[in-house]
Amino acid sequence: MIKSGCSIRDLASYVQVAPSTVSRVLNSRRNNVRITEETRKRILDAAQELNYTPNIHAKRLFGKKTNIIGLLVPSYEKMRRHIFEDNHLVRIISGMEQYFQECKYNLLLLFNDDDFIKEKRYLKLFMEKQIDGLLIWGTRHDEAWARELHETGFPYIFLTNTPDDCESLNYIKIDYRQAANDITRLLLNKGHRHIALIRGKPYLSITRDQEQGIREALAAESLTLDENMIFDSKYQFDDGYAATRQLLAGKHPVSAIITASDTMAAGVIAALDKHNLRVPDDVAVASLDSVEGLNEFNHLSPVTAKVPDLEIGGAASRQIIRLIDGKIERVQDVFPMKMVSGETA
Amino acid sequence: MIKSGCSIRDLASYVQVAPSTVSRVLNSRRNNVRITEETRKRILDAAQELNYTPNIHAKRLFGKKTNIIGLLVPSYEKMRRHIFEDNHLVRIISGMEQYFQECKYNLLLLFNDDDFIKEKRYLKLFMEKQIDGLLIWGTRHDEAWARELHETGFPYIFLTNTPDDCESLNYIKIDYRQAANDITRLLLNKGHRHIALIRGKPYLSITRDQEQGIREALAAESLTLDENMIFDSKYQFDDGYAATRQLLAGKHPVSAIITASDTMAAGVIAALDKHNLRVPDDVAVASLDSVEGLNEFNHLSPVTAKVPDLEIGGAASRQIIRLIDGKIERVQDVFPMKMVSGETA
DNA sequence: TGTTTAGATTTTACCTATTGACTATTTCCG
DNA sequence: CGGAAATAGTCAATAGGTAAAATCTAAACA
Repeated sequence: MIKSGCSIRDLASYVQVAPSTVSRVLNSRRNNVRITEETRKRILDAAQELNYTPNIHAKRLFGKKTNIIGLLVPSYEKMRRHIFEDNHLVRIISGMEQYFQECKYNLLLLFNDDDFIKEKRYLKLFMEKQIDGLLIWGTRHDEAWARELHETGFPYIFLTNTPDDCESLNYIKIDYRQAANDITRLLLNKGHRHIALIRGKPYLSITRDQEQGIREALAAESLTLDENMIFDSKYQFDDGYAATRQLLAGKHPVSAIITASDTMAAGVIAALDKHNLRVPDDVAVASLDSVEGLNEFNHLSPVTAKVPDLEIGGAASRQIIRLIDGKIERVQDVFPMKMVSGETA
Repeated sequence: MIKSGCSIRDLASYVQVAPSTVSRVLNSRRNNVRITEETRKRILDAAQELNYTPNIHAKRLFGKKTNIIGLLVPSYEKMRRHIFEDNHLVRIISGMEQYFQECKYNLLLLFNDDDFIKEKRYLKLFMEKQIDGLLIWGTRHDEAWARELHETGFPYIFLTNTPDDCESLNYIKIDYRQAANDITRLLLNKGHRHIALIRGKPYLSITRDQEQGIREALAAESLTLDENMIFDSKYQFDDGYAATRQLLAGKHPVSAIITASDTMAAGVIAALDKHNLRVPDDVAVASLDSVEGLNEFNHLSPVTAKVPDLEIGGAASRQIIRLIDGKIERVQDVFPMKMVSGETA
């Protein structure tokens, strides 16, 4: 059993100085405060020797920062319905890791079940000064809550998806409209004219953005999206599978299928396979929302737009700390997606 | 800007009692301490009214628990090489979520870069009383470190993979040997006699356990594993792809391929596809380490052993808290994997 | 030599909640 | 009616740090 360090007073009496002197040696930057080089050295040496570790709670009690950032993610119940997002989450966290390590910040995972918002637990975390800032990812948030959070003055950033009206809020998001547009143009350039869409949940702004991007690209070629070839989904394999079988059973010709997730793209491919159709020769498959670094589907689908998760995580870590330090007061970043034309296999 | 609560003194003077009385009302269990029902009510009401939130750091300064559990995971550099594990991580965390929520515990993510162990930062966390316990997942740990951690007396549990010699350590692990054995027996029952193995990193105990399970199953039928049909890998798509092409180019007949990860199974399937071989009719494909809940591969591969991530997460959350509370002093759980015979499509 | 003054450190107050020891009041019982 | 016991609550010490103000020392100056 390792003994649990000593207090600043123990250290001080060991070196025969006042506790405050120790505190100043250990905390003030070099030239801010005047201390003889000799005293400084004696204290630092003794700190080493006695294995002194300042009690972090005492520090925080004095109103210091906690150096902890909260990351609010959907609770399992919601997560389960968005399994395709899991890899995004780990990637985003990976993107944050480096900078947080450098700045000695830690990440506290918070699960956004309904109670979190109802009971205003985020406010509690804030008031208890448990975290210095809040990053919000993948949760569905009503505007009222966003507004309330905003008005607390507490540093926060919405990541990837935002409440609908987010003009004055802090966010880092992705240009889904542009990505969908790019993907569609790419398919059009390859000669595809019969394009089906298996979209995500229609109430999400992401879904609307994507659809808009597709329609704009089609409109540029004087084409429109055939309403019979639009399917709703819950991002799951089976949704892609079922929609594709329905498509193939119908009378409309299909040359390309755009899906809202990789998981669905796999379902589409499985269904095409059942019909002995080859990808991408017979039917092209595209995913609007791929996880970077996962390359299974590169070998199968021609076009994917990858979410720049690492960059988003990196930006999030840097920006939240700048918010906390008061160096900026608004974060509104938009990242482009990464296009991959997938013909690597 | 919401005002940041009031102190116990503010509340006390508002109700005209001593701060200690407030503390007693708010903390002591009912019959432990004697306070008139009337005073109690006045204090509780005022606490509501003034929105009193006790300063958590002051509490902790007094030696209370932090109600924070550290979860040590590989840092990105290592993670990138084990991308297939990402979904495991999220699932494990999901499994922890519910119980931690119930017990009001939070999860602090810690990244195990080399410095973490070298600088003994875990010890610092412990001594600074920042976390009450430590869960360790997916990191490569030498025995010396494990032993040192163990001797601090600090509550910890190794999850899924453990140091080689872990007799006296705390762990929750998976019976990979049995799972590999089951999978092999299943393939044998289906008549497969020419089984190839694309295994993981040979220095991991997991890999050895899996191989042992396979060999035992084969031995029961008086068969052996053909050394020419064993391949090493880094769990990636390309490893599965390359190994399969090599297999098919060789002279040995192959009727089933066992891989160490789903990602590789996908690579195997892609390679088989190139050779116009169908799964599972022409060649069966099995994965020794699947992510539960991801069902893309169910439609493609006949047999998978799924890691019971949710259960492991759940057990981890329950056991670490029991360790912390001193209700138990050793955790050595072994979970069976879940066999899925995959013929669902 | 007496007075400033800069430099180095200490003193003291404070941050907020907890808890063991203590006081004051009331009740009970012989 | 006096003393013991129960009741209701307060006081003061404590936890481990920080920082403003105070003090002490020695060099610098007139």
